[in-house]
Amino acid sequence: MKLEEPQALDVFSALSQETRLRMVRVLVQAGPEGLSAGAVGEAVGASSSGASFHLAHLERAGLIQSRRESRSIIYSASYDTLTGLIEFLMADCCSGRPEICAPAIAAANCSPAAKETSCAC
Amino acid sequence: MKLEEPQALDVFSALSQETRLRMVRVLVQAGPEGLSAGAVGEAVGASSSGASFHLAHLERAGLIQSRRESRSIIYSASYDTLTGLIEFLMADCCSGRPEICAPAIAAANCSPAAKETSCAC
DNA sequence: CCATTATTTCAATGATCATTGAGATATTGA
DNA sequence: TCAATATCTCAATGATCATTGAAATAATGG
Repeated sequence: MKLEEPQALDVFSALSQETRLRMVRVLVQAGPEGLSAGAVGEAVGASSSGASFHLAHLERAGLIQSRRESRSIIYSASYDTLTGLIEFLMADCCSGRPEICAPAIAAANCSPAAKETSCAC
Repeated sequence: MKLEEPQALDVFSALSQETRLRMVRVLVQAGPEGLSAGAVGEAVGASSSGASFHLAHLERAGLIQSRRESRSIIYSASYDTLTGLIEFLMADCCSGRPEICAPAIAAANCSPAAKETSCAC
């Protein structure tokens, strides 16, 4: 997904708060199945109203999405937005000097386990 | 460079401000040679005191570095920190599900020009 | 339908941060 | 050294934001 400056600012702003940054990382690691609001709140040490406030903030910024499942609301990371954010920040970094940005690409994730699979590491 | 949560928060906070986000992107694109404080300020439309304030903020966060060259102070992007930030945010994203994070890696930059060179796109 | 679980909304409070303009500091060429 | 250029410092102002706890809403199982 292509981000413009205003949305990129919203996303960085959303990520610049301890509770929200933890939430995003927990959801990135949880994968597409996601976690309930309560589970996310507990994982990051937030009150229920605090968790709700920050999850709503992250969803407004486009970093996560929600779906209802019975009594729970399940949140999951929006990988598209994360991808778009990295693209926005590193735009034209390579141009002319690939040796500079190459480490950034390699670092973009890639756990040891992932390197052994189809991950483009 | 490996980032811990407190520094990652500082970095995201620094990037969540219009003038500073523009400054970082200008410096990412400028490459290691960097730009003078005045040139950066002009590129992003900031006053001289405003440019100084925001550049100092970015340097404190570890996103840029400075060196004096005659009358000017030259700022350049700290690619290490940018790499570390992406690593921190996407940590363990791949684990078990490389197909999810692969797009994020591919997106991590890679201009059309870069794809034709040694860039690991 | 009722009690329970899960989550959200709301308003008040305190804390943090960008902006502005004037002045201070640093460096150089003449 | 003097004048000009480049950048930084500082304090005051206004705006934005997280936190808190109580109450409201939603959905389910019995």
